Amino acid sequence: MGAYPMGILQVARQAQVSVATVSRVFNFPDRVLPATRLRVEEVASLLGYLPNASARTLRTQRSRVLGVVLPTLMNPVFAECLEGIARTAAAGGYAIIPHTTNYQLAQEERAVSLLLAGNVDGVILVVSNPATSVALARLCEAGLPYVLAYNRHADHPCVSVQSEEAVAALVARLAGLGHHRIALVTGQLAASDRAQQRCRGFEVGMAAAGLAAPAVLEVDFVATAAQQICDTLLRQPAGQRPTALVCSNDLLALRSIRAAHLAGISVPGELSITGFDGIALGVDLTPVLSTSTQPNAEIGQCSVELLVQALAGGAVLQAACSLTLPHGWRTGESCAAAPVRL
Amino acid sequence: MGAYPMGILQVARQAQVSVATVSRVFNFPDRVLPATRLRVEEVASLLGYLPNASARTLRTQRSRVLGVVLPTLMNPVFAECLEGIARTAAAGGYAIIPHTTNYQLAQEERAVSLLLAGNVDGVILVVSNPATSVALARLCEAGLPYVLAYNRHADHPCVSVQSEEAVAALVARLAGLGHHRIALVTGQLAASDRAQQRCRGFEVGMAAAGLAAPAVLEVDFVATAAQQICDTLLRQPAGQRPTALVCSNDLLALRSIRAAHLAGISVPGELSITGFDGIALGVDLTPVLSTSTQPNAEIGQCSVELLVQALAGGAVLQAACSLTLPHGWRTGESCAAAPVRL
DNA sequence: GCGCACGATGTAATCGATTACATCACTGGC
DNA sequence: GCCAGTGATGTAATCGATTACATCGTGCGC
Repeated sequence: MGAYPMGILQVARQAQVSVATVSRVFNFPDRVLPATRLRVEEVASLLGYLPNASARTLRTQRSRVLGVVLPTLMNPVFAECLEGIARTAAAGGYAIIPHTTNYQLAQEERAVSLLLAGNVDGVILVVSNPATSVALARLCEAGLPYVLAYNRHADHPCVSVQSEEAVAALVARLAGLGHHRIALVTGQLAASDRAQQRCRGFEVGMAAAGLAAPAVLEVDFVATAAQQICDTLLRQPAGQRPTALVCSNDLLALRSIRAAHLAGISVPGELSITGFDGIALGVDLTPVLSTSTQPNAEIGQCSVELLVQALAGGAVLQAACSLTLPHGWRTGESCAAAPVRL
Repeated sequence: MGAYPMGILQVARQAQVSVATVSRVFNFPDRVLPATRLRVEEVASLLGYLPNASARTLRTQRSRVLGVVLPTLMNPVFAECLEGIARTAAAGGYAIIPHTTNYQLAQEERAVSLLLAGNVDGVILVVSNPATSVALARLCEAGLPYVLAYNRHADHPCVSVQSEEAVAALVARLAGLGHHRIALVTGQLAASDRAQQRCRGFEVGMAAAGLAAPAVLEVDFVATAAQQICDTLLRQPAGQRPTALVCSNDLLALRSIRAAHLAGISVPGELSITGFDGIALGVDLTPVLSTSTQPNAEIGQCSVELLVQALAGGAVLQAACSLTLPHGWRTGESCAAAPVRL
């Protein structure tokens, strides 16, 4: 298998045909006589020949590679999404090149630059905010097909869930359980359109339930949120502190549960806690996380499918192609009826 | 920026130099007159010129892309590792192409095939078992540089921790806490060399502590392990069931905690539970996971560094290049002294 | 003042595929 | 029997970079 100078030419020679025929065997098998095809295929597999991807890409101007830009893999939401992307891309004959941005705009731009220079056929990205993202603008300008995942914006093709509605519904559910004092725990609002949408959903939900001006706690995303939550929300007498926490994502919900534990407050007995994202791990926890679920892997899958379709069909991806996937609700153990004694 | 036919030729024309000079400006800036260089750089950035990666790869036979093969991103261990790989690769000017195998041998092979055909410069992989992996054999045969991550094998370059020793130490720690009846909870032993090493570490540790023939519970990896653990280990009277569970990984530890909860057994009061992996999430949980930690991101980082060094230096990667990173211990809340009443 | 070395730049071959176009052999219709 | 049409295959241009080698001045030593 010492494939020293292994190219289409070697196969052609060995099989006594021209390079064109070898190429056709691989690309249009039905345009070559069955006998010839068999001979070529035999020689090819014998020599361990694999068409050189770069040469093919150079000639055809299609790399069959998709770029992926997402904040981090330390949050299972994006790991799950990438898993979906990877699976679907592989099934469709595409490879992927992922870049993580760690929620930093500069890295978003860098990632897009690298992908632009890397001959990818299309890009799937999660940006901080589509309305202001420079990286996204560069991508548009370059004319490369792309799909936003999780982000929602009227002018771009997106695959996402209606976070706003989902959170509003979640608040209604809590209100239905008798909760009146409900607080929102969120990451930095400026850093993400998702956080903003979920916050809006919270406000809408609270207003609809006729509840008091909602408390919003914006925590540092990276730092130890648990302590902040504990200090700010839970160090109040039982009659004043919230009876339910709406957390903007599952990671924050975990930390909130921890905060409650540190404060000696029982979950869900004295305090209900809900998450958002539906990470798979949530069902293995104790208490099982009560959360508004998104189909994370499916979001990745649909993003790839959209992109691949567009690439195959030559159609341009527009905002009209956007997909809104259904969100769900996981009845866990971190959420219960409000304590009877106010 | 309508870069319709954007190539080195356009830049050369516009800057009134030859293509060779443009190429040199990008590859050997000091071999061209500063004045010329400036002019070319200006034109290039004005035209938004980016050298075509495929053409470069075709000519130089180096793609600056690394392949990555790992079981799944649904397990945070590998997500964290991939994060480390992605970060380090990007810093070193490399892109990565990840493939997930879902622990299936056929997919391992498929992934390697795809990477082989995809012109990657090297591969980082986590295989089920280096001793028997067909995928690994194909890779060796092809002569492509590679590094195994997590796996340990005398004949291959690996980046890993001494799992066996780590688990043995962990058992010693439990014994020191007064535990006598200790059981191992593991995934399918046949499916992974890591599981086997950890199991061996368990046996060694138990023997060293002079404890009874150890109970080993091998659970289905995918299915709901919690129920199995509950049924098998915890449905025994308090005087007979284990007082400590050594779980082969953190995900199993989570499920064991859940199992204990389902069985009405308190952790760590009646039952201590330890994990293995040190996933970042562990510290946000309640109880904080007591676990033997591996530097997951660093394992990824070192794998990339090893590979990149070898690629740069032209040196061949041998088993002798293997790196053993230090494991650690996280004192969490899921592990405590054995209950006094036997 | 001559020639040589050296540094900057240009010319053209090359990497390994795809594919438009040319060629060739056959078939069938008239 | 001839010619058009068809299908299999070959020839050679092409994608966009890198780079060995050629060229052209310039400055320096003697």
